[in-house]
Amino acid sequence: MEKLTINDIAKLAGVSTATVSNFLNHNYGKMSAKTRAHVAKIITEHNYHPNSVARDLAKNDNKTIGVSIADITNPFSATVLSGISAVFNQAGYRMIFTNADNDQDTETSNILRLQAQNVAGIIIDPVNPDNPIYQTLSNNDIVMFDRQMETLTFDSVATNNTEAVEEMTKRMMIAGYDELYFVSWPLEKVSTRIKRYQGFLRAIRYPDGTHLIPVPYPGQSESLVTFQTQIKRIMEQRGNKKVGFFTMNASVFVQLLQTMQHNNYTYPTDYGVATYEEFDWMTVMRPGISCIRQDSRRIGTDAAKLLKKKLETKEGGVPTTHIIPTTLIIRDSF
Amino acid sequence: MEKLTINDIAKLAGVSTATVSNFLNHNYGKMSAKTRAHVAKIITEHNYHPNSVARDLAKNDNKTIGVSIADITNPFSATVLSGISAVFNQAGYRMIFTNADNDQDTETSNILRLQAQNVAGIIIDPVNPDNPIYQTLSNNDIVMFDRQMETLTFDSVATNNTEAVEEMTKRMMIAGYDELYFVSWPLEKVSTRIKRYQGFLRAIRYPDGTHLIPVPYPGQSESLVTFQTQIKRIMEQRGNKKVGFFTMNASVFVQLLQTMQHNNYTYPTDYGVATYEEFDWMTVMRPGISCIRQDSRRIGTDAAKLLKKKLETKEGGVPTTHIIPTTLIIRDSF
DNA sequence: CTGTTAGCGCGTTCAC
DNA sequence: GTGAACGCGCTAACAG
Repeated sequence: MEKLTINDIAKLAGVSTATVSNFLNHNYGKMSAKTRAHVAKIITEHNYHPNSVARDLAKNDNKTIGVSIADITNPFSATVLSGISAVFNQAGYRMIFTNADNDQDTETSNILRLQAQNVAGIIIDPVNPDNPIYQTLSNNDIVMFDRQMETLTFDSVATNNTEAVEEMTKRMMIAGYDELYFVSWPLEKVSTRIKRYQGFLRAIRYPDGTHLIPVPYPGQSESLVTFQTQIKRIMEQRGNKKVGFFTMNASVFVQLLQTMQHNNYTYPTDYGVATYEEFDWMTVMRPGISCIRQDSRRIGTDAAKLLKKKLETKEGGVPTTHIIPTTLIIRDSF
Repeated sequence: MEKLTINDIAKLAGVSTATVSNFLNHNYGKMSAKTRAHVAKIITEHNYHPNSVARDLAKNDNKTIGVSIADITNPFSATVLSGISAVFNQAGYRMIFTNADNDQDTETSNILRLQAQNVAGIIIDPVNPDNPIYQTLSNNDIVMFDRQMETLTFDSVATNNTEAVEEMTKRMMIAGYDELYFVSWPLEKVSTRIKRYQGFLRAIRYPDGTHLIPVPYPGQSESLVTFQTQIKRIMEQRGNKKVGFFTMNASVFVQLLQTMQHNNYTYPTDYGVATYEEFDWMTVMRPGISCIRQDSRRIGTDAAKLLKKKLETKEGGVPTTHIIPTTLIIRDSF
């Protein structure tokens, strides 16, 4: 791109690089009004912008942060990213972006690369909180969001998963449902899923596992069949009971609805449904979808502010979880 | 983060930094098999990774590219980004990410910052192709996608907008619609919108503007009313005519449906509809939505490969547009 | 008020 | 196999 350096400008202006540097750093006391104006003119004329990487170098500073996203294709993550990016741009940090495509090995190599690129800190949207790479990291320069590790090792930003689901489940119970199911991607050790499931169990005390329906990730068609037959059986055997489903995110919600439609069941007549996450398109589904709205953008801004603060104060401290509240949106799907 | 440098490794291994460097660069001819093995051991033992920024510095190379996204919240852009990121990671480039939140001034400052950060090249998803900042850029190190400038100044990657819409519009005509409308965010000078609109006009020769319905961007509620009354009037005055709508993207589609539902009109009975873009959730809308599917990921990978090639051959050449084909998905919405 | 110059951090490279 | 100069673009202490 642009090749102009502080040296070129100094020559063009007929002054020393020191003067140019002083000008750039607003040390106007060190030059005459005349040279000041002249340097200003040359700089704007040639559209010169100092190289910020070199500046970091000279100042022995580091304004680069890394971001590792599990899957940028997920609209939730994209919105979080917009929040992160807003905060860091504002603060004059540059942001190196990596995406793991939901693959743990890719994530590992992304994080290694971020380290090799000498970033000051990393924000992580973990693919799998068990990834051993995390054990090599320190809470001094890491913030996670959405999913956390089982034992809290890093500061994290997340929504009030348990409480929100508990509340929504209670609403469904009040609405007269006899049998409720929690539909989710495999819980594995993903805290987000586990916490949402715990909220479900808190509201309605089923034995663990009896009312948990796993859905495979997109693309794994074998186990999809298992899911579909499970749903079909529940519906066929429901008799006079009112059955309802809570889906742990929008993608799972779409999966459930596809299966239901395939078997010609419609909500809220044949079954009730509610979901975590809200998106635009839910407003045009009829009947309206009851859902849990989360402020994804704020998850991003909060995570970014948190990391920025840690880096500036150089204090990691005890890892804590920062909770962003959610809103229950009740429509007509149960 | 990690503090190990080539110096530390050299000391730990009891060799010179030169030897370590040679090892890292696979110049094994310059050391004995014994030291080679020993250095290898030390490096893996301490999990050392050379600082890639310093390496670029020393080699006077530059493996940093910048990305300027108009609005990462748009699922289309996010998918494109995943493609870009896959290609560049693979190739050992790091990627500085910026997001303009659909604001031209933010975009301008983002691009300026990318330049100041001394990136080798930039991929741009333009907010407004008229942004004067573009005039300061050269085709040698820029690739755009989705939207292009009026006069082609940079290599661009886009879908076959005109042909796809033309084809879909024809299908609607064949289905017996008497009156068709093209619903779109304001055309302004955004090529994507203009080209889609041209495809519409090619299929059905209305005088320019008579069947073009602008929708405001999300958040601009004043002009939303204008849109809503316009739709209402068309529906009320349609008499026995079959009217149909083509929406230029998914967001506009949702807007249209909201308005229709508000007035108790349902497709395909009261009106027909089709849209550019396909998303997951369209598969659960009933009746099914006819739409134009584009391979967003590939737009990203192609744009990235293109830029990479330009940078490596140092040849900009004549700006051309690279077209990615689309697929028509016909369901039951018209 | 302005210029000179030694770093900054970390790898590369070449003469020995 | 090594030592040490060198490079990037900028900053800042100091000399003049």
